[in-house]
Amino acid sequence: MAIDKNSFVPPYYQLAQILEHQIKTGAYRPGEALPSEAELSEKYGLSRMTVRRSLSHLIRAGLIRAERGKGTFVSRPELDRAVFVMEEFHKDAAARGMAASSRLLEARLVPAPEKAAAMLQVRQGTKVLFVRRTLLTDGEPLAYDRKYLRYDQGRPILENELQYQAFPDILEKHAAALPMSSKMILKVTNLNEEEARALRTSPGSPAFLVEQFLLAADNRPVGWGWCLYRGDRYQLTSVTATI
Amino acid sequence: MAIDKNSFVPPYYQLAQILEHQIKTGAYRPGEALPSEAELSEKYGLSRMTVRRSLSHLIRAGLIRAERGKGTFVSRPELDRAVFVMEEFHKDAAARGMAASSRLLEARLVPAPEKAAAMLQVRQGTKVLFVRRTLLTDGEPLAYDRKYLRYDQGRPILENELQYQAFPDILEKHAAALPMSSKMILKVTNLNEEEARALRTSPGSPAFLVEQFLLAADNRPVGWGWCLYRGDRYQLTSVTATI
DNA sequence: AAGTGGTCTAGACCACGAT
DNA sequence: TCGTGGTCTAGACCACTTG
Repeated sequence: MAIDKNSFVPPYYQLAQILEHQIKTGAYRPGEALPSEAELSEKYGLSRMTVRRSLSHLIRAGLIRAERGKGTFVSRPELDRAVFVMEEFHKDAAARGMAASSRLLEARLVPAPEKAAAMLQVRQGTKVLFVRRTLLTDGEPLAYDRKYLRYDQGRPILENELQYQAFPDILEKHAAALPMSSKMILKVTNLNEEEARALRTSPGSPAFLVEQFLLAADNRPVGWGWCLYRGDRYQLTSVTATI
Repeated sequence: MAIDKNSFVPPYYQLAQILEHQIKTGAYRPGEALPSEAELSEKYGLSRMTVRRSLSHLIRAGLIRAERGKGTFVSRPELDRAVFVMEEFHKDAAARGMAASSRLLEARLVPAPEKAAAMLQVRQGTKVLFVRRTLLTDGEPLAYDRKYLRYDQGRPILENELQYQAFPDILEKHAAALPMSSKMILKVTNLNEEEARALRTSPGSPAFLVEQFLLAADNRPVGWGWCLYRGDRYQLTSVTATI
């Protein structure tokens, strides 16, 4: 196996593929050392920097690990480790070839209830924006989303916006501070009466519960909410690291 | 802000931090272009390769994106996207400061039932290894795991091994083909009577269901199983991309 | 044609581990 | 001391976008 310098595939990527193949077919077994960077450089006629680039890819993919002063070793596959990616709703639906839409159920200023006030770090009773909506794929409810947002007074929200615009765009215009990052917690729950009605399914049926914390650039809380995904219509698939 | 070449923090990382800070504080806003690589190289007294290394980090973290011939631009934060990592059971428990243990309920050769035979691509009735066990943290059941594995005849399994050894080690010794990768599907369900008994909780209570497919190097199926995590004792937290 | 990012090189110095 | 990976440089050529 050699590097084809006339290929459209860059040499660093060719070498990464060669090594990946050799590892996957057992030419190098878990725990074993790969040839040193200098040896690979010599063998494949590439500069050490290019060899290192190939190795970086395999390291990021979790196939190998480098130890300074010792060498580069094949990792043991972590079979019981998995990475799940929850994509943004519209993007996810599009990827599955479904028509995504959302329905606004409620959007109004309310005095912050105790829990929301604590989460948003505002005094209880402070006016905050409360939004309820359902997310639908192919016209059928998939998720039921509820959020509290710190609200910038003086810029009224038009219902139209909430109905038709992407959520981030609305935040950009109306939130007190721009959310820059989001933290989520994934739990599981059984739907109560109200939630089941919103999702047009039966009470007690299992659902994913995604609690979301929206943070501003200074890490102060901007929004807090929770979104329920119907268990019979939603699942996550583990992603495989790619070289 | 400048690079301190005497610092223990390497220059490429210092520059990545500088740029990250500027982006997060709004010096460069979403959609805007960063200075070109040549300009950054000039401004910070670093070679272009080193500047590129800093930028690669920010690209991987999703903060910026590069467009050939055009420039490097600040990305819009993807607030509704999340990445959840399910760690290997023992590692996860250790990270949470809990004592992990597992209890073998059953491990025997059985004629493959229809579903398992299809999943393992063997003829129905072929002898396969069936394993049932519970995973416990601090002595309390957290998960209930059931697996079918293609079995290599002639190497008897000692119950001791299943009880006390890490699962991958057992596979390594006794499976027909070594699993090299794993694919998982994360669902949600309500526990039936048997499952609730195994998890010492009540039937109907919500749980995560993780279906697992173990694959050999040639991508042929080696194992298939499903693991239930008690909803009241397990949740996943989104991870943040780091530079 | 000029500017941008994408790739590659041949060398250098460093920190660390084994001997 | 020697071999290992970790970092950095100053240049080069390329493909692509824009004017």
